[in-house]
Amino acid sequence: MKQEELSTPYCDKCAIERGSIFKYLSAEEINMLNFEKEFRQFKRGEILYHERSRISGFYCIHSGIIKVFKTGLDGKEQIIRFARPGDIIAYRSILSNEPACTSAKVIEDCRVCFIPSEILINLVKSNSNFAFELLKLACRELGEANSYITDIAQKTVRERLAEILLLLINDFGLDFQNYLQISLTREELSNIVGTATESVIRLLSEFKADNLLELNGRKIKILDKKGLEKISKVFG
Amino acid sequence: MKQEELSTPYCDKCAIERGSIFKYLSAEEINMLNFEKEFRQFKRGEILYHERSRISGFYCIHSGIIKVFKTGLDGKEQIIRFARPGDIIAYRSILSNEPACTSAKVIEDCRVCFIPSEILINLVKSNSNFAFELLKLACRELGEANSYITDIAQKTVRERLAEILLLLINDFGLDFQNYLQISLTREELSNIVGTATESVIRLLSEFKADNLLELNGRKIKILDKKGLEKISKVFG
DNA sequence: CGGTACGTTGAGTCATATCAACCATAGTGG
DNA sequence: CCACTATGGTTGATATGACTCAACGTACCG
Repeated sequence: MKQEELSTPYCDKCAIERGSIFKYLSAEEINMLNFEKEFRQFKRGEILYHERSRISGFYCIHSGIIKVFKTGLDGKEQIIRFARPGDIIAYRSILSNEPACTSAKVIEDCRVCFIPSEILINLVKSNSNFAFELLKLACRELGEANSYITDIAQKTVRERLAEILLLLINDFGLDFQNYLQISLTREELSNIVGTATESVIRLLSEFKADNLLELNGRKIKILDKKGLEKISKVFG
Repeated sequence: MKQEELSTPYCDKCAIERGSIFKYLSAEEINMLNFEKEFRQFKRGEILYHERSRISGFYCIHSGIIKVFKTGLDGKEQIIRFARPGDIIAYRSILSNEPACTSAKVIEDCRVCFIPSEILINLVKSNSNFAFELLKLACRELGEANSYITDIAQKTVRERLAEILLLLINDFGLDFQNYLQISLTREELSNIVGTATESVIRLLSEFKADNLLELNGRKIKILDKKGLEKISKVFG
């Protein structure tokens, strides 16, 4: 790990490199952010914030992976989305002025910047380009949520698992050996798909038997992406 | 029906009476809206816009009810939400600059104002209070979508049907005889819950047998709201 | 070395989907 | 005016996907 990565990152660099939501801020605003923000580090398993709690700021992910989830009735998690470097989380609750409707937990050790609520509100009110970008972001997420609702309501677990694998490939990529670049427990996978852990295990075994993928513990090697697309029916 | 309701409604009146998204616009902006908008009427069954199409403006509902839905693989609709007087639809696609991710169809005859895309974009960029309101709206919808994802993934059809009935009661109310103030076909109900039409029919019969409600065709009379809450597990 | 968390497999059950038949209603056209 | 058709609603029989429960294996960790 490079030395510079261990110190507090500069927002301007972050914004440019990652094309984050901050890319339309003025130099002055970036400086203000740099001054106001607080750098924090979290290890796998740590919680950034809890459902139902009032949040005093939002997080911009600098490195690592975070899962954003809701807790169902019997305590089962439903993973809503993942946050990667460049993403922001918890902005929804701040803007709608509601308690958090999700919890956020670290999947891969991460370094984040915490930015107080007022800063966000002020930026939205003073910089219309920033507000517009945020609006676009929220609208894109809303579109994804709508698709997801339809999928869960209409597709089989088998189809959904294939689709989620494709989504993960798309979001996190494959390494040079075609291994999926995110490592999830079977339970976490089941909490994205919205099914029982055992079902995911069985279906993964089936996919393996059908030569769609290989399994080495949590590492998943993708052998036949087209096959997964066919199962998931993404291209109708 | 009163005479005034048949002519083009004035946005200022509309904004004040309904507390719509336009409530923070200046008099000047309201006038501009009044000038630029186009008044349209639709009858039950008519389509306002189709999934995948590019939209040239958004709609503000003046009267009537519209269902917003996605079409699944085998053509089955998934109803995402309903739009009532004061609500706006299609703003999502305009802001995220994507083709429509849903279709909109009339449930109850309606009168709407059509407002061109540029107007929305300009307002967002020029009026930060308006942008903030829109942002809040999108964030609230996003929160609802997240809840819905968790429900569909984790609750049984029975629980979901009870929950949807409560939601409809909440959104559309009951008349003086406790009849639900929105009339949906069994198929439409099933397209909200995300299940087969026959399942909805069977479950409604069960609810009737359990004295939770009465059925007269499409009219649903609510007898035991608490009972529905218990089934839906809304209060844990 | 025992404990804890995760992964796997099997067997049984149940909720829900599917398929099929039938009825009611209303609108249509000859 | 009546047969015709379409649409929506209902019920029954049957099939099955997915969940649950239970047992056991595996790996890592203090």
